[in-house]
Amino acid sequence: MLRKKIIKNRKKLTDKPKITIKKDIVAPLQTVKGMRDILPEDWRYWDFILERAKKLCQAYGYRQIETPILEETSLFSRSVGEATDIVEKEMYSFYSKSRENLSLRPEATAGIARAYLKNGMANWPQPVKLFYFGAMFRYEKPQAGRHREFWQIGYETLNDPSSVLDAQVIQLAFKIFEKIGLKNLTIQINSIGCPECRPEYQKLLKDYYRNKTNRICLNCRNRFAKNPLRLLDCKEEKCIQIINGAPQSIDHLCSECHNHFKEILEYLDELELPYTLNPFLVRGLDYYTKTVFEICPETGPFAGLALGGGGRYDELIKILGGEETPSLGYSMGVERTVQEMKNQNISVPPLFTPKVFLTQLGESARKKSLKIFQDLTEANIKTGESFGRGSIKSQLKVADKLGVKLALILGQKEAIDKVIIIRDMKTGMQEIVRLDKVIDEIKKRLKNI
RNA sequence: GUGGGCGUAGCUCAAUUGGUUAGAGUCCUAGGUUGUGGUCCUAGUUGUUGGGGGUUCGAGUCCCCUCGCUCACCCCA
Repeated sequence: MLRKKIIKNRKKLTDKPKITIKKDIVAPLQTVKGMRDILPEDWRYWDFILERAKKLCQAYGYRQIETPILEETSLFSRSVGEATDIVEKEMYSFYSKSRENLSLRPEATAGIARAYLKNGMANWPQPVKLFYFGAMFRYEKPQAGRHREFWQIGYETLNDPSSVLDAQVIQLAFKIFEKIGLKNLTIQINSIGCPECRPEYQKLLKDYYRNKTNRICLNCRNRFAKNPLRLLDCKEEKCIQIINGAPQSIDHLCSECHNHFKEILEYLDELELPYTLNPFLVRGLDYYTKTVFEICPETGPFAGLALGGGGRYDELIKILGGEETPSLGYSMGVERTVQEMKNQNISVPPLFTPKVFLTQLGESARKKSLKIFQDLTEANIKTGESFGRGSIKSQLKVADKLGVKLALILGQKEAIDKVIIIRDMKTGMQEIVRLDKVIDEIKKRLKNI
């Protein structure tokens, strides 16, 4: 039955070389909601960003790591926090065939913290500095700058409590955007304290809200009970008024957190980085302590939307069962950064721009052209081709579209005589050269153009 | 999860407001005498009008459901 089908399909293919999609044969052509193809045109941007980010990360001492996309669900619920939106409603969780409770990673830090413990990185020279690039998954409603599969570039500095590293992490984050060419960015920063001082502050906050619960939104009433820090994040008119009068975490830090934060700001001043103190920045991941920060455009369609964010998580590795390992990290959204580049009209070069195009006519010429193409490529000459085409006309058309400087023409006659025609695409001048001299000749000409 | 806008060819859009066989530009492919690109000319391919149901003699057009896209909220990168 199946075989018959295959033969039938094959027959169809030979009858009709044109590619058409029969909707009744090929089932789903749509991507899953919130997922999308990243096409070559966009990859120009991705490559541009990746290349620069990677170089900078390496220059700042970070080494690349890739952790699994799938982890045990409990890793995320324990580290990101049971009561966070991410864990509560945004994870792609399911049971495997052997009844393991697994989740697609909604963020990268938890996996890296796990990797730190699993691979005994505590025995490496400290701090351990790692960077990554990969897809994250969150089951959210897609909108501008937000997809269910989204890519992040990020880095983590594990096991160092010094404030100078907080500043360096921010410095690098800003530097990456700068190197990509983005302008008008600002850093929002806050400190949300540590287990020493935060409970006290939370108590103050709750005391402040206690007689106001009837004046806040439904969401906030929930937050009041479950996650009081997030009260500060609300954007509802009536809640904002209350937030403005609320006690602020930076006024109630313990002396250690206070000094830590003060030092960071001094470093940032020294670096002349544009930051704004935002006492209402709390971020939705429970593992953060002390420093939290975000980087956003000041103007344009993404004004106020974080292109990247991070902070310190001194307790995380302890929560996962390790020793006290004060750490911090940052991650940036690739899609958002690409979009912001477009918003700011930053153009990027095409990934591949051949300088030379090899055309061939006739069977024996075509046979030789594969080898010639290989020789050209090995000599680092960027070469285009369209071997599937027969006529010289259509091949030169392609050459023209690619914008090459020179076209090489190898016909039957040339193949026999062991020569090739070099055509200057601008002037139309042609010259016949010996095949064994062609590489030198091309190099010479490309230099002169 | 809640609310708004939108789904017609790969892309950008038409279709006299319910009336024959759904068109145009662009893109792509091939040709314009047998071996030479850009401009120009000619020809060709492409659609279950997102899907399903209903009203009607008749639906791309009206109604219902559904899916998707998109924007905002929530939250985050």
